[in-house]
Amino acid sequence: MRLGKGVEWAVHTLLNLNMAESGALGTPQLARAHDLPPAYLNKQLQLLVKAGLLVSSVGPHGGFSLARPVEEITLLDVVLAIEGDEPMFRCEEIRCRGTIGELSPRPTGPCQVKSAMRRAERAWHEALAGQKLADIQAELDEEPAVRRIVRSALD
Amino acid sequence: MRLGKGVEWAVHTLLNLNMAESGALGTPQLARAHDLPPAYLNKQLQLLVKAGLLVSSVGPHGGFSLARPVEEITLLDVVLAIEGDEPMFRCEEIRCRGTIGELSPRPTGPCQVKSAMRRAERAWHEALAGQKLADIQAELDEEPAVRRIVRSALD
DNA sequence: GCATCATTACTCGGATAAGAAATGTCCGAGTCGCGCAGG
DNA sequence: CCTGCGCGACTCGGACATTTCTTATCCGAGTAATGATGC
Repeated sequence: MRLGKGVEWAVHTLLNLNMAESGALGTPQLARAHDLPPAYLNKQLQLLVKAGLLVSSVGPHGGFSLARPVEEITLLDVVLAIEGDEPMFRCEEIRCRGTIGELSPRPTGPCQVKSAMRRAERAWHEALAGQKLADIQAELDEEPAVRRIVRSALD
Repeated sequence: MRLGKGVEWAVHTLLNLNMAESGALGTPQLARAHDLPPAYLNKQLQLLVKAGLLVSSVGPHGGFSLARPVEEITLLDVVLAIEGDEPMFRCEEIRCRGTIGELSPRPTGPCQVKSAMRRAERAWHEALAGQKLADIQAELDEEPAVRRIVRSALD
């Protein structure tokens, strides 16, 4: 049960795109910014495009740019874009199989174990949805040099 | 980012052990109860033993039994026992690498992205810790036949 | 000088490998219960 | 009949395959800028 490293890459890259002022940044620059494998980073960014967080443009001077301001992007958006929206607890309904499952009448209502795990998962989602990228950006800005540094490294 | 199926197996098996009244149940019976691969289920149960949720006894009439009542076992205990206690978001400190990392002075304080993800993870843990196995057992008991069925399938 | 066009370099995007982790299987060490022999 | 002992069967526990997923890489299709060319 671990998140792919694409999540970390995506968040930092989105923040970098927010701080940079050039219209669009290509995969090579974004990868060099944090020494990431360019082709694989590109794969993750494509997921962000598919999820509607980024827009991409091809050709020279092409690249990726934010589809909407960081005030409207939550950590949940990023996690779901990268990891997919399948629930992390997969209920295979084992309660309906084996000697117990065969003896039981067809159970009424959903599996209680599944429901309990879903509640916890919902708490996680809500905690993620409650944190926008703008909030993290604000924390970053408490160190005053970051924006300037990022721009000089990217533009 | 998905939990192993061992989590589902563990929760149902712990509940079965709670409902059964025989002193200890072996892997074969517990596996037949839900038609699970016995050897792999055994692997998961060993994790529960290592975490202190189960006690095991060898020899004939041996097997697994609860180490403490279900009122004192939370879903968090089970998840941590099966999945391990490493955090699901692995911060690799990419902010300190690449052109941005080299330009920046050594950053003060922890990574804000990591902190945000940790907050969400804590919410998940708290939601898991707030649900005891006894609570799920109580929901199961609303269908009155379950305990009798489980006993007749296991004992 | 200006518009048109072919070229070119650069981009994304998806198809293709390598590595790691989860899943599944097998066999050995140890132990408890049971049957048997002896007193 | 009672006690002690050897045997056997059953258990857990860890070492060994297989499948799935994550991670990483490569190459092609498409496009926009650019420079040359003709008017």
